[in-house]
Amino acid sequence: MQLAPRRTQQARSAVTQRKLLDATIDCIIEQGLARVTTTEVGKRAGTSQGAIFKHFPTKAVLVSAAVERLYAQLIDDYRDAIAELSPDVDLVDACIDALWRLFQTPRLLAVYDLHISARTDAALREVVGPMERAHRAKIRELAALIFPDATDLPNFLGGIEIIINSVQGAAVGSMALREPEVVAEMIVAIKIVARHFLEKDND
Amino acid sequence: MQLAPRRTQQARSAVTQRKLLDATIDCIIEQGLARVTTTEVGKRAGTSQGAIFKHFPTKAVLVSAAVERLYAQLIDDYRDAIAELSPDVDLVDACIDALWRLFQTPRLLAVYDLHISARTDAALREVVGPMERAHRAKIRELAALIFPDATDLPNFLGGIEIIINSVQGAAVGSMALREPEVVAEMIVAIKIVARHFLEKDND
DNA sequence: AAAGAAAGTGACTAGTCACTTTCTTTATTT
DNA sequence: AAATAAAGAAAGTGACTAGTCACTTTCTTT
Repeated sequence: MQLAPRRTQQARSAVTQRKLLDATIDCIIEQGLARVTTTEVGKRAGTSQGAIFKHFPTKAVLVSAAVERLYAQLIDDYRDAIAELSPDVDLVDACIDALWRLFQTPRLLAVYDLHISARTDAALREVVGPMERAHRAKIRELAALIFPDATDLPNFLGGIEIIINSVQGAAVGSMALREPEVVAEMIVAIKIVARHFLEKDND
Repeated sequence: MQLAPRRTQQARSAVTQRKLLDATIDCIIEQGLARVTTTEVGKRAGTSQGAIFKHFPTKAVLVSAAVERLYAQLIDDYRDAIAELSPDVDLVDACIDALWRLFQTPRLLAVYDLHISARTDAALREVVGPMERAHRAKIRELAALIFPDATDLPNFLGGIEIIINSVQGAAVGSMALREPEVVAEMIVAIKIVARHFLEKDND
């Protein structure tokens, strides 16, 4: 009934691969890395399960490729988050709020899953390690870009690390236990800390 | 060859159950929750695989019980860590160092695994949630005990949360990516933050 | 247009897993 | 000491999973 779209093999292949990677990412986000199956990926991608192995020799390779794509998408998330920073509100407040929102997005929740799995999976660690290094570097770079005057303050880097890691730690903790009031208290305190390490005229 | 120890059924049962729980905890620590199998638990416990189901109706119940035991052991770890705090060194320094050491122990690394799994596993969340609530309460309680003068300082609770979560976040991050120098910088900064929120005579 | 290459399908395989059933050993009760 | 009950071992069972394979469909080359 539908006329054939007539694509090149290369395009056909690329589309399928992208569908498979997106399906894999969806699986990781929705069910966690441990419960990703080739059956489910094939179903979500709208291909046969066997087709996966035409493009990826093993499930591990598929997952690795999906992880790389996931990290690439994160960078886009940051660009969007920064674009939304309005210049007329308090910059520290806005950044911390944005950071907390960001670190709770499904994509980053999935990344924590990767970290945990990497602990007991050397092959995955080989993939996630470099990705994560670039990811952290990107965040630090953005911080330096947003707060250029602060970069030569003492403990600038240490301060950035506290902010990132406390938000990350809280996000991980919130998976099993929701305590919004406690998190809110922490956010208030983080803003104080941020002013301390990021603004020249701190208390 | 060996003379029968002649235990009561109750004692026999209790010993086996403890062996099964310890074996399960070992599995979680060494391989991660996702790769815990009844086969492996039986092997490590020195029982048959089928024997597990004499004591625990399902694998999920076994894991739940193991999780409760794991959290109980954590409390002991804290008691030990506090006992090691010598009174003649700087208290803030010692506490932060102890906290970082503690949050990298295999037992706590396993707990992060539980958090992550709880995200996509409602049944596990039911178990981990209350355990984690008690666990966090215990840490806060200890903080108040060690720094009694600080409890009525503004943002005491928020400050505690930053310290705990930044250490937790760094521990999770370190699973995929080891950056000891960066962590060291963060520890320095955390100590500054801690003095800010925990000591009356801060800058 | 014919021939070949690449992409995709769906059935199959070997292995693993949680859980069950059957049988044996060990403890308790009378 | 005999009878009964609980604990454990060992052998299953059926569901599921990663990867393979023979075959069809779609594109490319000649």
